[in-house]
Amino acid sequence: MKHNGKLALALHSLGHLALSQTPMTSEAIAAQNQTHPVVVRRVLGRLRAAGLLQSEKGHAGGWRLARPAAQISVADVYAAIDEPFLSLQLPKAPPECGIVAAMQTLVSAAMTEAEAVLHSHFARQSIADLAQAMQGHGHAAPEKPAFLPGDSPL
Amino acid sequence: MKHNGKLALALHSLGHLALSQTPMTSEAIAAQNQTHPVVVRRVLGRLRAAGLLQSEKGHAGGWRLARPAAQISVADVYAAIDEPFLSLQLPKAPPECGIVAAMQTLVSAAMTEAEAVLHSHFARQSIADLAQAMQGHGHAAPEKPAFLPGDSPL
DNA sequence: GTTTCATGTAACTTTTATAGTTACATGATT
DNA sequence: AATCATGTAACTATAAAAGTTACATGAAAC
Repeated sequence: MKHNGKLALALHSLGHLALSQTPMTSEAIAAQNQTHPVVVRRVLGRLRAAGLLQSEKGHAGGWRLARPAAQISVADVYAAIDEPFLSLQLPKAPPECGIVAAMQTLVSAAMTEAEAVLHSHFARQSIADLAQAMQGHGHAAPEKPAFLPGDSPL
Repeated sequence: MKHNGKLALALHSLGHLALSQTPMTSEAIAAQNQTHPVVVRRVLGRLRAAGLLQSEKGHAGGWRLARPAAQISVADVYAAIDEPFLSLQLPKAPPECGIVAAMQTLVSAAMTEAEAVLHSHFARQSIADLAQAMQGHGHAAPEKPAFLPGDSPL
């Protein structure tokens, strides 16, 4: 599967922007993410379109949060990226076949619910939470409790 | 995102195999799925390795279920395919950064739980359930099937 | 035993999605 | 005006999935 790094890039950038007093340039952000400034502009451009970020040209320009980090949830970012991250393909065989139709129903329902689970996880964490993980001690902060831990069979 | 059609191919094939009295060839299955016989062998080969299917060479050879369709769950098939269907990429940025570490924790937990939801959906449906969807209404009753003249009563 | 049928698999090609890059326009600050 | 930074289109590169070719293996039919 061809992986998709847009969410990771977006969250990492937002986390650093939350900690920065001044705007950050695409070039600085690209360096932190080991990628290219144009890629940064493409991804952050979606967040700007969603009202999460603002950008300025010229001297002292760059990117900054459009509202406080505590008021930007990871789910907001996930929605702003607006890409399907689940790669289960629905069949190309003719849906007149009852098997195909039944499969479509099943897979669609499962994917919808899986997306809902992702969303509910992401809705509980804000960019401020991610940024705090860096200021705290420089390492991973546990996720906010949302579900009972340890009951995932996968 | 690069879509992945292996699960759809596998489920559709198994559904028809559940209804067939005789083995089906890769060529016949490929025609039903509008794909190539070698692709069918690649995908069904994984199901054989997982003990869900058996294959025979030569005349009257082909594929058949290794056990009754009611005893093969969609989750069994999903597990046999054994591919990651969630394309959220964990960051390539150095994990010494606390933001990256926190993000990894969050995304991993969310993906794990999303996978669990898929699994629980798929565990509730068997291949027999899918096949029933065809016999119930759906499509042409067990008349002469499309793939071979004469002796293949599906 | 040879022909035919079908799977098994490696190797290659094609397709497509993501990421990376180049080039240039636009606007803001100095 | 010069510089800095974003905005975007167009192109290239990489990687994953599917499609295809080629050939080996084994089983049944003749």
